[in-house]
Amino acid sequence: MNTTPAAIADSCLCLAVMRAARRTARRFDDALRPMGITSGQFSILVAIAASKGASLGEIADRMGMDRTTLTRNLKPLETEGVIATEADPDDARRRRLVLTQTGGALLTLATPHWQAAQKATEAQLAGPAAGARAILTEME
Amino acid sequence: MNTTPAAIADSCLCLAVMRAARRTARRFDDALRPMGITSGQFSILVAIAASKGASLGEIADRMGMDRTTLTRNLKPLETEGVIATEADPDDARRRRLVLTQTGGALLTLATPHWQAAQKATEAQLAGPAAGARAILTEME
DNA sequence: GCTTTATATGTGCAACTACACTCATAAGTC
DNA sequence: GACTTATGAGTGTAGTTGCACATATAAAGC
Repeated sequence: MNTTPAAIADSCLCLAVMRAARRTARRFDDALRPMGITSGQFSILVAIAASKGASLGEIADRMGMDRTTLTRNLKPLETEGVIATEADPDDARRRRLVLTQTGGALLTLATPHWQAAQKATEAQLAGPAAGARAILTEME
Repeated sequence: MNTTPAAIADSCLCLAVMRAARRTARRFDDALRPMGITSGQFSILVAIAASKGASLGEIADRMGMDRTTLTRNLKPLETEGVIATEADPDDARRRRLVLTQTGGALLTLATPHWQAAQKATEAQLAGPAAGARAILTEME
């Protein structure tokens, strides 16, 4: 394996995925800015809506995010009333996350903005976007 | 296009790339921890080494990173003497970034650690890693 | 040359990120 | 049931990220 700086810069998967992530996040942030939420907040809303009643740790895991990071990201969303937490009747340690009615409405309103960014990103991928997702999903 | 929350969670390229980026960064961070640098710092050293004399803005662009983020990330590296800035004789606005001798030595020592993380990440990709890189490179 | 515009960079601020540590509850062992 | 271990979550702290704004230099228009 060639380990000259130039070869590393060209081949490093960490740098490649970080660069792609930063650029993609900016695009989705721009698209969602009119709704007053970031791409990260939108992802949280989607993750919660897609898996009703999942615990904080499960959502964090699904997002590949540190659990404590999610804890803090939830705070403003909870304050604004778009998400809420429920006690788990079977396990007092768990916090089950749910979308409020307001949160559901916000998600519905934000979806077209997401869709625009999603389509733009897909359009830029030469191969099928499904292939890109498959690869990204493998990178865990 | 299906825009139910579950469908969005499954198809969203932003969420997918963010998740992959967080997980990959953690792996490279772990690998480089013995060297006392993060994956981001390693990437900066590589980018500077691979393009000698490039300006701050050029390096930031190459990394898909906000220019101001790079400015701040450079500060500790400069304090520790692994990178330095030179004046550009042709343009007084530009800061040309260079690796110091110490920085070059650090990069050499860190490279095997990077290589281990790189190989582990490549091994986990079912398809050829080159395909993953190509897709990530397209996501800009 | 002087004004206007463009470029390269730095700073204020606010939010995101995660490691180390702590606390509370559940599960397992005897 | 008491003790040990495992699990789910929150907080302290420190670093990362980037938008809005400000500054300095260069280039362009006249």
